Amino acid sequence: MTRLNRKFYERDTLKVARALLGKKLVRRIDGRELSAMIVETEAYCGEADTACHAHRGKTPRNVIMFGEPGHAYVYFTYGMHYMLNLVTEEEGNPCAVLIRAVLPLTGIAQMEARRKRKGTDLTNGPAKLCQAFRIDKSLNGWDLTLGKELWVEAYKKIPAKSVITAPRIGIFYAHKEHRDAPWRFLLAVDK
DNA sequence: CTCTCGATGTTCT
DNA sequence: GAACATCGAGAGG
Repeated sequence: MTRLNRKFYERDTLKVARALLGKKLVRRIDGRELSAMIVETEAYCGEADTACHAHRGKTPRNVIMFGEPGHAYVYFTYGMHYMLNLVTEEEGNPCAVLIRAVLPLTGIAQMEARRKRKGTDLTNGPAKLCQAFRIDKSLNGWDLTLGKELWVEAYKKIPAKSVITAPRIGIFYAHKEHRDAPWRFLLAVDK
């Protein structure tokens, strides 16, 4: 297992979002391991990006994004959902990559139990995967380079032609230039 | 299959 | 008060 180190995250956010496709997200709960391959991400690029939580400056909620890269930024929205982001770029530059969808690899029975669902609806959305992996506010700020509780490691190498780009989802409030920016990355899996 | 709508709590105006 | 990087149930075609 080659866990991703701090240098992997301390790069251009779009590059990190692209590079995360095909990587393995791993969660350890009470000694048991859940894992899944990352198949969809979105880049949120700092204070100049009107879709990014940090674009209006530092607040108690988004302070993690201003910190060291390689940490998890977990936040709560819509009154019932958590979202998982990975902080990128150098400290002080508030950028992150949202994990939108993953493909379950191991620990599927536990995910089904937690989601109370089976099949494709398990982890194909940002709030769904957080529920399946039991990711909540307690993991906000977690250091992903420790290799405990939650981390990301190398898994599959993805050829450039398997990567699809598209505009980001659910950010109608952002300026047009940011709304339309192709900063969403998907893996063409479709067997 | 598509579309609409309610849930629910934290943050920001 | 309003908005929110969403989800799932239910209605209709």
